[in-house]
Amino acid sequence: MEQIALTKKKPPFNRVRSYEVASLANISRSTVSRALSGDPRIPAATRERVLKAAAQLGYTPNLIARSLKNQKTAIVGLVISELENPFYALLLDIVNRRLEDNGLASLLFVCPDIERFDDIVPRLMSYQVDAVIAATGPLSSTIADSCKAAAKPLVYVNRYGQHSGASAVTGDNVHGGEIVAAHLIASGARTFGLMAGLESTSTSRDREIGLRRVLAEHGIVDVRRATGYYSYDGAVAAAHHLLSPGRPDAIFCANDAMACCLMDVARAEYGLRIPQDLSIIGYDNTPIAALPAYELSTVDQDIEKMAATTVDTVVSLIDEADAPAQHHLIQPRLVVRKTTRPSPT
Amino acid sequence: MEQIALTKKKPPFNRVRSYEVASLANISRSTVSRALSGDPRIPAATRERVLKAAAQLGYTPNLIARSLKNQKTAIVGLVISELENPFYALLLDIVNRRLEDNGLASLLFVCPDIERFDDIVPRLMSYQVDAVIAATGPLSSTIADSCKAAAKPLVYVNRYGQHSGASAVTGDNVHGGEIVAAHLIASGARTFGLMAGLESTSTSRDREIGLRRVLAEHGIVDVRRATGYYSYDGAVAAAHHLLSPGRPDAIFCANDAMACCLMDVARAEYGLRIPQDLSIIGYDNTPIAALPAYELSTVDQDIEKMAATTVDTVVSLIDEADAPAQHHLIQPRLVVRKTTRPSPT
DNA sequence: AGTGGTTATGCACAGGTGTGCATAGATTGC
DNA sequence: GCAATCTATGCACACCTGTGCATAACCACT
Repeated sequence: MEQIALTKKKPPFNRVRSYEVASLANISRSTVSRALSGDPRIPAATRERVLKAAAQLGYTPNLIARSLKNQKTAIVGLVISELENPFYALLLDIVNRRLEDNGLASLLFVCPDIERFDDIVPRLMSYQVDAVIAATGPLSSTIADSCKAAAKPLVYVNRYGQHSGASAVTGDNVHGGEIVAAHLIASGARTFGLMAGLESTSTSRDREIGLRRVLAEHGIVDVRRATGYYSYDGAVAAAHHLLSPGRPDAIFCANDAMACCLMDVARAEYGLRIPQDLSIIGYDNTPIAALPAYELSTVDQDIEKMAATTVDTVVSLIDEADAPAQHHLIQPRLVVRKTTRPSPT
Repeated sequence: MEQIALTKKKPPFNRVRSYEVASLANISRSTVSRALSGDPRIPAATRERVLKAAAQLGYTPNLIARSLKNQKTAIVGLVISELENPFYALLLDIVNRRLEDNGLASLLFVCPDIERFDDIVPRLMSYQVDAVIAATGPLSSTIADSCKAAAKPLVYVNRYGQHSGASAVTGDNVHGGEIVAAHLIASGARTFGLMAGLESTSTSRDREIGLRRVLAEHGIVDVRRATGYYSYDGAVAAAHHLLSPGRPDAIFCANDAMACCLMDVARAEYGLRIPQDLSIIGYDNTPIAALPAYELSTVDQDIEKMAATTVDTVVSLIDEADAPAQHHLIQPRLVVRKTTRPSPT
C-alpha cells in the first residue's frame, strides 16, 4: 500500500535543512549560507528573500555539521569538582552566562573523584571542545596533557599547576592569607590557629603561606593546625582539636563552611563567646557567612571578576590559535563582620 | 623555502583520525570502525590489532562526525534557572553524574530571566541535542514548542506544564503540603500562616493547595499569607507581615531559605522562641536546614531519586523514538527537627 | 561591437564517521 | 573437483555545512 511509500519517504527527523530554504527562495544553498552569515557580497534584496524563507521554515543551521566543517564547535568543556560547594555553584553560574554572551556553550562534567578524570578527559576531547575550563580541587596532569596534545587552550580557575602551558585565573590566596593575619594581629590576637582545607589543593596551601608569612614577620611561628577538608562535616574533628585546652585567640579557616562549623562547636560545646573569647575568620564570602546566626568575617574572592576574567581569557585563547598562556591574579578583599574585633584605625 | 611546504602540509589540528589507525593496522577504515564498535563479525585477532594501533596513536573517535552521521549527539540540553539555589545546584550535580553514567553529556544553559529563553532555545536545537531537561521556575511554552517541532524528548523537573506531550518528574508537592499541615495540626497549632515562593511556579501553588486542603478538613480556612520569592532576602518583608500582631501559631514556608529568614526575624525582631512560641517548617531539606543555628523541620524532596528518575526517563525516551510522555511523582518525606513540636504518637 | 571589469551566484569538495552492499577468499559437503 | 555457503573486509555513499574557484550576467567604455 502507499503507507510503505510514505514511511520510506519520511525523513529521519523533521528538522529543516539549508537546501530547503534554498529551494523555497529559488536560490542555491551557497547563497543561503552566505546570506545568513552576512557575507557582504550578497545584495540586500537577495538576503531579504533568504531571511524570509528561513524564518518561514524556522530554519536553524545544524551546528554539528558546521562544527565538522569549521573545526570549531563553539563548545567549552567545563570540569568542576562539585556543586555542593556554593562557591563553585556560583562560579559556574556566572561563567556559564558569560560564555553564552560570547556565543559559547558549555559542556559540563562534574568530577568529584580524581580517578574519574581518566574517563572524562577522553570524552571531553572526543567532543572536540574548543577549550577547557577546569575548576577542580586536586588537579591531575591528565587534562593538561590531553589539552596540550590536542592543542586546546586550558584555563584553570582558582588552581594552578606547573603543568605544561596552561593558563590560570586564581584569587591571590597568598595575599588573602596575609590580609587575614594582618587583620587578626591588628585586632589584638596573640595566639593563632589554622583550619586548612584539602591538603592537595593549592588554594589551601597558599592561604596558609600568606598567613604564616605575616605572622612570622611579627615573630609568631607557633600555629595550631588541623585539616577540615573544606566541608562543614569534615571540620568537626578539626574544631575539637583546635579548641582543646591551650586554644589560640584567633583561628583562620580556609573556607566559610568550616568557619561556621567551628563557630557552632565553639559556642555549643565550649561555651565560647565570639569574638570576645575567640576570633574566627573564614574565606570565600559565600551566602552562609552573611546569615545573622554567623555574621562571619571573611575574605571575598570577587567571584564575578574571577568568572569574567576566566571567560575573557578563554575567548582570547580561542581567537588566536597559539597565544601564550595567561596568568591572572584576582585580588581578594577583607569583609569584616562580627566574628573578629575590628582593627582600630 | 621548504618552510612553505611545511606550513602547507600542517594539518589543521593534530588529532588522529580513524584512517591513520587503519593504515597503521594495515586494514580498511571500515574495519577500524567496526572493531571499535564491537561488531561481532570482526575476528578477535583483527580486533586486537586494531585496538593496539588505536591505543598506540591515542585515537578517540570524533564525536562530532559521528553525531552528524548517526543523527544522535549523546548530548542532553540542560536548562536551569539558577544555581544560587542549592536545591538546583545539587540536582544538577546528581543529574549530570547520572547522565554521564549513561554515556550522555550535558550542555548547560543557565537561564534566570524568562526573556532569555527565546535566545537559548534556538541555540539548544542548533546543537542537535538528543533531549532537553528543563528545571526552571516559570516555564515558557517556547521550549515545549521547539522540542515538539524537532521531535526531541523534553522532561520537566519539579515543574509541569499542560504544554504539548512533555514528560515531567516532580515531587508530590500537594502531598508535601498535606504532610506539613497534618504535622502542624497534630503538634497542636491552631492558627496558620504561609510564606509562598514565586507565584508563577507550580511548586509553590501545589504546596499551598495541599496545606489548605488538610487545614480545611479540620475546619480551618483562615491562613495569613505572604510571598517570599523563594529567597532569603526576598523573605524579609513577608516575615514582617506574617509576624505582625495577631500572628499565627505555625508558619509553613515554601522553601528552607525563606524559613531560615523567618526564624531570624522572629528571634531577633520579635523575641520569639521557636518552637515554643511559634512553629516553623520549611521545604527541600537543603544543607542550611541542618545547621545548629536553625535545626529546621522541613520536607525532604529526595533529590537523589528525583534525579535518578529524570535521567531514567530521558534515557528511555531517547532509546525509543516515539514513546509516550511519562509523568513521575516523587514522594516527599517529613523531617522533624527542632522548629516544630513533635506530634504525639 | 568588442573588451575589460564588476557583481551575483552556483558547482563541487572537504570535514570524519558509520554502514549497506558487494566481493574476495576460505571452508564445507558431496 | 566443483558448487554452495560462510567469513572477512573494502568501496562508496550519506550526514549537513562552509567556501574556493569558476562562471554567467551585466555594465561601462572606447
